[in-house]
Amino acid sequence: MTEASEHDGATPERGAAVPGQDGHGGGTGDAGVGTRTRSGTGAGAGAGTGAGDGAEAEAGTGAGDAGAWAERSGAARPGRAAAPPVPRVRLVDVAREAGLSKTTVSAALNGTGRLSPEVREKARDTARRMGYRPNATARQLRAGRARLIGYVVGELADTPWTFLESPYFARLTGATAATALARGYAVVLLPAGSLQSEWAALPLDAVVVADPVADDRIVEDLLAARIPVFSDRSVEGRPGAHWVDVDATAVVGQTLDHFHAQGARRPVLVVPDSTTRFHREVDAAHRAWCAAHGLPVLSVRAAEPGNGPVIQAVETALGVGPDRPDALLVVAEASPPLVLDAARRIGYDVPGDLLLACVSEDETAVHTEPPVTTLSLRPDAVAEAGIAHLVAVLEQGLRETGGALVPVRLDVRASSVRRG
Amino acid sequence: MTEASEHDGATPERGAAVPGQDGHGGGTGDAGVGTRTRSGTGAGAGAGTGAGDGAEAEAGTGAGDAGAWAERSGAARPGRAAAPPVPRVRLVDVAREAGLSKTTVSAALNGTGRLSPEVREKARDTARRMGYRPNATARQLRAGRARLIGYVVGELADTPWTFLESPYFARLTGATAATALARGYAVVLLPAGSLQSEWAALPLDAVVVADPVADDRIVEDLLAARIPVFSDRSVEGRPGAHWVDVDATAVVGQTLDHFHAQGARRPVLVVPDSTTRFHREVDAAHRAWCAAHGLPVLSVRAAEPGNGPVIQAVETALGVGPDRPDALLVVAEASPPLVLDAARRIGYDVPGDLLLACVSEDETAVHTEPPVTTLSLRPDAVAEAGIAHLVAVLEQGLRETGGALVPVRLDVRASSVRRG
DNA sequence: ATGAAAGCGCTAACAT
DNA sequence: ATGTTAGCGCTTTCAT
Repeated sequence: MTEASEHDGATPERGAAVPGQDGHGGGTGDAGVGTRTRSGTGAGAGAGTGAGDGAEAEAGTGAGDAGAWAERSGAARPGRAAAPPVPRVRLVDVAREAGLSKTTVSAALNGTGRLSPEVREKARDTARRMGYRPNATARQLRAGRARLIGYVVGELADTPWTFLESPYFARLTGATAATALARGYAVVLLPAGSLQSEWAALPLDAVVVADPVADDRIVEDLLAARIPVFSDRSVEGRPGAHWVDVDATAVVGQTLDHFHAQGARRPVLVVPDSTTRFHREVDAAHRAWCAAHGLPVLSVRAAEPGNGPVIQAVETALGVGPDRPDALLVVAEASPPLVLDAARRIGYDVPGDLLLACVSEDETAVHTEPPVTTLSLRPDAVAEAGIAHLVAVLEQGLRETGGALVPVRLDVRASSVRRG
Repeated sequence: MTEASEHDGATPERGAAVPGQDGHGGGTGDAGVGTRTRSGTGAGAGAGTGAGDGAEAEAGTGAGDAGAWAERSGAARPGRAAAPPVPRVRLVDVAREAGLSKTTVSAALNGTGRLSPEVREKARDTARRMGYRPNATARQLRAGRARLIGYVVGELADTPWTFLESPYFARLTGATAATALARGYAVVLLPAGSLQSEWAALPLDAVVVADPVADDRIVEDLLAARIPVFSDRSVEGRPGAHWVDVDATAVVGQTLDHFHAQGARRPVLVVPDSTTRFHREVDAAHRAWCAAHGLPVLSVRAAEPGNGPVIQAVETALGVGPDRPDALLVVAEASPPLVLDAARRIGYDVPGDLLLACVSEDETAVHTEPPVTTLSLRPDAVAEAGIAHLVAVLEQGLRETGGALVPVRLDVRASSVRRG
């Protein structure tokens, strides 16, 4: 079967899509063009080529307007609401129009092969004039991968999209998408606790699983489907799974050391009741730190990560017993201004009789009075390290599942510095 | 070329991927299998089929474990770090293994065609046992579309990913992804102010453009590429562009009416200096409302949408002249607790001598003392209406570009209710 | 009821 | 230097 006859039978309309035809006569009769091409195959091809040559000079006027033909074509069919959508221009259409082969045009457009400058230019020009855009799916099929990565968080599976409302995940999500895109990968958003059915139809090269919870099946499902997984340290050792993580022990250590240096002897910890590795490690690190310093283990668990439950836990933490705490570390995404207000309502002066620090990426912390000390988990760094690793695995065939620990950053502000 | 010979030359390794082989002997010599299949073509195919039949009984134990073979296969090659990745199981592999044709297996798996129950079951069972997963890209190519939609916001193009940190966009993004996914479309995140180069390689069926700014090229570029655009009302009338929007006039009207009913006569507006349709309309509606009520037009523009600039604008707004305002409407994504604190620092009692309302999706508003009145722009409703429209356009070929106006919702809380 | 073959649009060996 | 051809993996007429 020749290229020319590909248009017969299966897709008789295609001839009408040849750009030169609309560009040629302008108002010479849209219906006439359609009729002509529908009847004679060879004639359609011939007319298209001829018209294209004529239109070439005209197209020279606007260099960058790849959409010129498309717009013209659309404008030529104003009232036709029920008309079938114009078929897209394919490589073969450009090739025929330019009087070249698919190979040549492909090489010209991709900058591959050895072509004479004139031919390359002719191919490119024709493609531009016709508004040709390569079919991404066909390229992907050919390439064997889609350069698409999934992004899913483990926490908050009962409210599958609220993770975006947490400053930490918002940042992590953005940074992941940004870094990936810079490497040529697009990110698709999946709901927390995604099921097979939600990603099975997607050509995912890999999936990033942020903070998986202890009992979710996501990681296993993905690995069973032989999709590389990039997650936190909890996946360490699983074949096909890779990790990057923050140093949870350092989170606790750095902050409590800082409190201690300021004279605090009764620091209290507020942490959500979560089964992510991070929260479990924070808890363990806290106990260890207190034991090592001979201080009481004061902590309150928030029922959930939201502002409401965390503020409530803060109130509980600050109200305990006759011996009130003298420092508060909130390891949960709560709004710093709200935490500060809560402490005040209970009667604390910050930092007078309570040092305050929050693990948070929320920029409101710098706008309170006093500004609130925060500990950043460096979502941008996590994303960068993760995507770098991902690219290495996908493109250099890296097999090692070793991961990386990203250091956290303590931003000391007035809320945790004893005055005087 | 027969099906059997497809494995020759091009992909000599494939024979080794037949599941039965790994399941068969366990430690009988992994290298031997590789060598065997690499040398003899006919032998490889034959061995694979035979081994598969043997493994069939074994696989009957676990019904739902689609990944059983995959895991077994991986476990069988523990030390081989440099081994080429195991090729994926294709439809033809399943067909050969089951002794059926591609057609039959495809029909069996998709529930199409008329097949005998036994054959259908056999095909399905074999596919499951082999861990077959259809190649999404091939399906997309066949189907002519990828069920993939892009999502990009217009605002904040200088910091292309911070939009996720705004509660409104976080919600809109999540709701868009959720609604789309429920309809079978996945959402890819694009940076604010995306260029052609960032989405050109993606098989996007459509793109959602949230709040385009006046001068950005995104919408034009997409339309020129004949990609359907779903955006706000600012794209009204453009062929190929569809819209859903919030009623910006109602935002101002409802809130100022509410203030007015509470006795406020000097309401002041804080709005960011942005060229989105929403902000421009808010500004216009404000002037109109003030004129209609014979009240002075008090407003302050924040340089940018962030917390810092908006709080600064609030301070300016509340400090103006000898006649202090008696109500404040913040139409910008600022943290309600911060706005409240700012008002207090300047010396206002809320709601005693200042009524306060914020256009915000930030849930911290309910946790302040007093809770802050908010006006929700209903991102969930916007997303739902938008995606519903998108699906209608993409799947029912809807051509009308008419859009929909989503009503806003005023949540009156103590911050805007005069006491007594 | 089942299978053979065409072809979605593209790229890359392999001619010429 | 340019063209011909064979697939990527799947679904779908159309025969049988």
